[in-house]
Amino acid sequence: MKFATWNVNSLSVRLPQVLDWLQSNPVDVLALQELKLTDEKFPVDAFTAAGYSSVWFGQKTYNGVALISRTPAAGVVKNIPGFDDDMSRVITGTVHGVRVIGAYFPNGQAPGSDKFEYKMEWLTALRRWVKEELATHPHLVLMGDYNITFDDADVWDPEGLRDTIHCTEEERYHLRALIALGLTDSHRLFEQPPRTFSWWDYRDFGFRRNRGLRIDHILVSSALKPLVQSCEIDKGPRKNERPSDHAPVVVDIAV
DNA sequence: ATGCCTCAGCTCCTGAGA
Repeated sequence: MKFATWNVNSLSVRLPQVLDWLQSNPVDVLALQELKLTDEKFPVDAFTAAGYSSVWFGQKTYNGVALISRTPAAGVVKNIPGFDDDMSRVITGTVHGVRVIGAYFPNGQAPGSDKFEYKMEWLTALRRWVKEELATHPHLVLMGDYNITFDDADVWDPEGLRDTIHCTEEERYHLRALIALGLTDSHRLFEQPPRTFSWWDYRDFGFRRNRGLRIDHILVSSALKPLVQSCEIDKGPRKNERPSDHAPVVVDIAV
C-alpha cells in the first residue's frame, strides 16, 4: 500500500493538481492538509469520479484536513478526542486494517507567542491520542504537515534558523516524544540525498535555490517499520504553475 | 526588510502561513 501526505495550501486552488497527481501516482491513501474550505465546499464528486473515497473535516479560511482513499475509511474520528479545539487539524480513519492519522500541526508563529503555547498544548494532546490509538491499532501511520524539523539535516540554513520556529528544541522534544511511542520516521529508513526538503518559501526563489525545510513526515508504527519499502518526496508538483509551497511525501508499505 | 509570495475574505488591505 502506498500512503501519501500533501499540504495543498487551498484545495479549491489546487484541486486540478491533486487530481493530476493522483492519476500519475495512484496511492492508496492521500492525507491532505490546509484545505482552506468549509465542509459543504469539499469537492467530493471530483474524487469519486477519480475512483477515490473521501472523508474530510473542513474549516473556513484556515486549516482543514481530509483522507482520500481507494477503499472507504472506517472508524473516522475528527480532531483529538478530549482536546477542545476550534481548528480542524486532525482526521483519523482505518483503511485496509491500517489506522491512518492525517494531521496539520500548528505553525506556532514564534517561540514565546500565544500560538507557540497552543502548539505545545496541541502536541501534548496529539501524543496522548496517538498513544491511545497505538494500543488498539498496531498498524498505524501518522502523517501530515508537522511544522517541525527533526534536526539540522532538515534545515537549509541550520545556523541562521537556529531556535526559530520549526527548529526549536521545545518542538523537537515533542517530535522525539512521538518517536518514543514506538514510531519511526520512514524518510530516515533510507539513504536520502542531502538537503532533501518538503517545503520551500514562495518568496525569494526558495525552491529554485533549494532553501527549504523538511517538515512533512510519515511516521510508522513498529509493526509496520520492517515492511516499509520506500519513502520519497515528490518535488514534481512544486514545479507546477501556482504550486503549493509543500511537496507530497510518499511511502510504500508492504501491507 | 516584522520584507520578499500566496491565499481567503466582512476583498483594493489585512492576517496568516512557515
